[in-house]
Amino acid sequence: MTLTWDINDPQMPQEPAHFDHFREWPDGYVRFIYSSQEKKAQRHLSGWAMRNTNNHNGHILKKSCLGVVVCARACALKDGSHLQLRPAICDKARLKQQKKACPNCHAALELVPCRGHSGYPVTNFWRLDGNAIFFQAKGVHDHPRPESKSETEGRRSALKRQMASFYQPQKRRSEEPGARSAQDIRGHLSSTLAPEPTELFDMTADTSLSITGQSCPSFPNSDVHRVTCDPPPFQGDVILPFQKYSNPSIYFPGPPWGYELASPGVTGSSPIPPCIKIPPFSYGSYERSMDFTASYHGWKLTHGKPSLEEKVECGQCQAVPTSPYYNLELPCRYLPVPPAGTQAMQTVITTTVAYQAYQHPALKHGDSVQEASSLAGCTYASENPPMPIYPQALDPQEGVVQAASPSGRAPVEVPGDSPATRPTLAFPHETGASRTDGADAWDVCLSGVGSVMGYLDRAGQPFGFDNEDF
DNA sequence: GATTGCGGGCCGG
DNA sequence: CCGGCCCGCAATC
Repeated sequence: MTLTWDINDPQMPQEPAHFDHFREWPDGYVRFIYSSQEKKAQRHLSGWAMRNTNNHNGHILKKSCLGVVVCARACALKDGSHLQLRPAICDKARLKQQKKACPNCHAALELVPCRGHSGYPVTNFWRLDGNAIFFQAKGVHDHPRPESKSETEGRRSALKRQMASFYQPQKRRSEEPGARSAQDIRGHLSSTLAPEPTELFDMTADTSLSITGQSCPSFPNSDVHRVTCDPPPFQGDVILPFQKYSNPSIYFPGPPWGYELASPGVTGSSPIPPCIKIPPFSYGSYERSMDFTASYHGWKLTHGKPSLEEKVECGQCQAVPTSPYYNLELPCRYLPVPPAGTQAMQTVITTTVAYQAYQHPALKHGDSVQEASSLAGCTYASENPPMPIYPQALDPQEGVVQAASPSGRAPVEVPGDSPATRPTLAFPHETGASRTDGADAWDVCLSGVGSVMGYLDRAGQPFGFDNEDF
């Protein structure tokens, strides 16, 4: 079955035959239909930090992604993973959050904005219609997953308990004349004057890290062995941001790209070639500034290798990696010169960076990718603005690589903006690539990345798979 | 205090 | 007109 609706349609499908299981981490240009009884859907929840966005349409709730808060120094946590806090939804709370320091190394925190949808934040749309809640996502998150809401809340409550037990005895002691401890004073300051220095204390406590004597909190990607197992979409009209791979992988974020499922089973039917995901600007410029571009520095590519069991378990899952990405020991700053033999990657990176940096406003990708838009292989632009790679639908029968010019678009025009409307160049240089071909193509794409991956290997964090609730 | 949804309004393409 | 985004308000927890 294929999707025939778009969130903006005047009329939505009536009485859908089946409902999807709730997805906590929807990513890519996906659409789901939830039951109006589904609690999480009712609340429009998402693992991503989504904030309400006014779209001036009372029937459709629109939310845009806030990205993720990371340590500016990309310090490694005990388990080697990296801090990936959930941005506060409220603007005010978020500003306050950003003023705090990394609970792990006390460096500054950085808000990594989401630019997965044509350079803009990924957007999610919710629409209640009859007994169904229609969900549509546009864009591919180009940043790690933040803590899920439940994790953040759990941490917060744990902190409260902890603070309560911490202050109780302190208070009692402070009641004794001249018996105030340093912590007491700092605690007092932080709650009154709250000058810069006390922020550390504040923040440390806020995240209940080791300093507070509590075990490491459950950061989203710290539990490497969790498995992401989104049930397959019934509609089979999903473009995955990327798939699970048999090889360690890194992938390009930037512009949306991924695989479009011809059918639910496709997801786990074949190994998908490794993809590359790097943050925009990462290798484009080395100067570090304190403006927003700073948040693009300090990313690293991380990868891991899902276990066989995981792969099997995810055979029919959406397989959204937790944080296939990065974060790191400041790759751009520490990797001033790409290792030799990385030309292929450099090309990819360069184009992606250029694209991201340029943010050509006229460029849009495949929103509303319908069943008709089966695209195969990966493509990239050879001109400015560069074209992101789009390893998409890989139906051997229908797969057609996007042509190199607007005149050579995918055979079937896709409603709405589509990647096919952008000038692209077949890559590596073939058309009608089958899924296998696509993999080969990727091998080519990534050849020479070894040295980089070697670095990433050392600095990277394992490829994590989150459990999605079914 | 934080989250969430709503809606007015502004701005740029 | 559309999409992004800012803001304030209100309800809720």
